[in-house]
Amino acid sequence: MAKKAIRIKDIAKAAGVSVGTVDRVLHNRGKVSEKAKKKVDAALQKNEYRPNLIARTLGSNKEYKIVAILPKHENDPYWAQVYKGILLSKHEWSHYGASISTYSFDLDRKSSFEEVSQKVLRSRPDGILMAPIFYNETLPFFEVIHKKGIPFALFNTNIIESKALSFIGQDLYQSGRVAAELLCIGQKEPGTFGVLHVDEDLEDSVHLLQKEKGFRDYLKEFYGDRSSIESLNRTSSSDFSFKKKLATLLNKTDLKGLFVSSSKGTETAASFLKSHGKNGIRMVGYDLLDKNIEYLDLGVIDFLIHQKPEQQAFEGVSCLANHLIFKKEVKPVNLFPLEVVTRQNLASYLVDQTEYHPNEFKNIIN
Amino acid sequence: MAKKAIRIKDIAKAAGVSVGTVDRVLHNRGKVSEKAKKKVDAALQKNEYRPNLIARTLGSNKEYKIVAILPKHENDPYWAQVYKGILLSKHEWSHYGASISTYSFDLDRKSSFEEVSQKVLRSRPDGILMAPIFYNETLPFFEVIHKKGIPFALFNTNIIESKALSFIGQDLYQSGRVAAELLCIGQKEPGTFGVLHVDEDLEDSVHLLQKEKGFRDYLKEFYGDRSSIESLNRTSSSDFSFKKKLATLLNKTDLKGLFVSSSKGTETAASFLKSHGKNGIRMVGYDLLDKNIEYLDLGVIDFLIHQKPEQQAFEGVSCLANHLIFKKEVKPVNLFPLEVVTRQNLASYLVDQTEYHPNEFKNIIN
DNA sequence: TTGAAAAATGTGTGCGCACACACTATATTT
DNA sequence: AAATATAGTGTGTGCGCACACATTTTTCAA
Repeated sequence: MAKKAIRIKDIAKAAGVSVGTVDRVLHNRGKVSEKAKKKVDAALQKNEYRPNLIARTLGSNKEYKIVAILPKHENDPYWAQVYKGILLSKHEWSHYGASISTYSFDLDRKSSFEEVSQKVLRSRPDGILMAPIFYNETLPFFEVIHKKGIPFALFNTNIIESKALSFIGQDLYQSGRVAAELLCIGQKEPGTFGVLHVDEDLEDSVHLLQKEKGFRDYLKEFYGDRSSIESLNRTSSSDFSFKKKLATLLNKTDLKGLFVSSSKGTETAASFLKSHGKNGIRMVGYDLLDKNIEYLDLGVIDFLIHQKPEQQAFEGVSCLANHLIFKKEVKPVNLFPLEVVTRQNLASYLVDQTEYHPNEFKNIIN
Repeated sequence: MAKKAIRIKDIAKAAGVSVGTVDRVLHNRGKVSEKAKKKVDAALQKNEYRPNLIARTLGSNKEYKIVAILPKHENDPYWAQVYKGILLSKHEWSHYGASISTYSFDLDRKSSFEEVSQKVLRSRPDGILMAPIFYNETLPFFEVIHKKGIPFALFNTNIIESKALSFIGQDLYQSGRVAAELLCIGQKEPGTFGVLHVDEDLEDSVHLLQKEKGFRDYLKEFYGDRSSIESLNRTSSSDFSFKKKLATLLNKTDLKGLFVSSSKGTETAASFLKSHGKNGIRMVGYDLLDKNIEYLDLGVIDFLIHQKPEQQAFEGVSCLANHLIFKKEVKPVNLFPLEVVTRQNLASYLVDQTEYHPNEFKNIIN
């Protein structure tokens, strides 16, 4: 009935050799004669051999050290979610030959990233997962680990020239387009739109610029040149000129909507709007942070684009683990859908999030 | 460094018994003295024993027969997606002791469901996955398999009184609310809204009624009694009165939006709208069927709520497999998020869909 | 108090694989 | 031709667990 799965033993019999030879062919290690290799390859082909990954991990009990490099997650709800994903994956993979450890750096101090990266190198990891927040600072680090042959995966932000094993995240340009689309629904008349970047060093933050680009492009397509866009950038929490500009923007009568480019910024902007009694303005932000959920419920925020930080981190670890342990070929790019959260579908996301269970076999080709 | 995972052997040593006794306690089979059980339980607790699921599947090489009961997927894009999920899961689990076979019935002929269910029983399955389309017809079947002790999982539609092992799907009431919300965005003035049910036997279709209920409730909350809702139900493709009523509805000047309750209906309604040149009316439908995607792109459809039929089916099989093979406790209800698809985030969903890779460890408690 | 039945516990094997090791056939050197 | 190197091959063990089976201990009736 259900044909049994083909084992190495079956291949050996079919090829008229021993399991040892098949093993050598499969992992091309040791010496194998041309003749034997051909026979084995033929048998593998013919029987469509697919290794039993479960038995594979049992057999070899290597320990792979995976390291995740993140911004500090204390007092930071976004990176706390990321960290939660890391913890989950730690739990998940602990049995199966992967140990995951986290190294944190300080978002305010670029030098701390370099310190941490040195520490990581000294720990001799087998794989590295990281969010390349500081574009300029991470590039040389990529060089080093690439030379050392340590596979690494990126999430959150993609850096194409990094030679990473895999990127896990979203299409940020398209994310900006989605934001613009959401602000335009049912608003045929053009007007002014605001883009807010909060507490980020814009020059070093490719990801935010990509979002803004997508946002602008969509508006242009939708309204032509008839709408104006004001981009504000808060450099620090004590940036008074930002506050003033924002207040001016909010008083414009033709203000159609606001787009905040980051999850933390969303919270900041929403609290500002609320305290200024400006609940009528449509607003799009990022992520299901507690505060953001609150403002969404209150009607201050209208849409949240869900970046799934927790899942990204989890997939990142899984990607490395699959590569190292199962020797699976992984997808070079793993794009998450751009999920739109509203007041009405919010609850369905929260259920899913708390009971989130990860996917061992994602990020794999075939 | 990384503390090794606790094995049964370790527990046995800690409790001062043999692995056999620990095994008996773990699976409560065979006889174990009170004293021994207490010692083992204490050791399990203290060492936080977690079985190595991988080794577990290797050890016992039982074959579990899982059966999926579905409407025929030929010439039906929705059920074709479901079937794709089944195939994926088949591939995924084939190595690990589960064989999945599909039995199809005819959506137009309720008696064919009963025929198929008889066939299924005769095949003596270890687990059953099904979409309870015909409410009244499935109830007695649930009775039978429940008595026989065959675990079964539902997807697509939940029937709470069914005593199913698990339900995989969405909150359909909330789904209707999301649809209404999407139609209301930026439309402060009340008007007329249409609800379209296409080609379904409404009396037997709890799922569609739940959606309509949610839809109506939201509109009431949003507009009070100032908006009117017209619910149309097409009973067959040759239902002319439906066409006439729909045409009348579309000509109403205060028509604000249309909500189609099923994925296939979405396609039908969209094609009707297009051929009548009514592109300006906001419309919400279901699922990423090829035709629906086309109409979304064209601007005829504005939003699709993604029911993830493929993933639902896959999770359904995984749920049963986890229950049978790994003896894991599975979640009684596994609600998917109500994902909103627009023109701008559509692409990000299509990527994810084609490369969809399933989650072995979802649907599990802890 | 003996002995069979029942209860409780221990032991051994195999799952499919990786990997170390032992072994054989052939080639190369002396 | 013997000694040695080396290419090529086969065998055996263990991973953590389930499960069948063997063994010991206890119970209780005759």
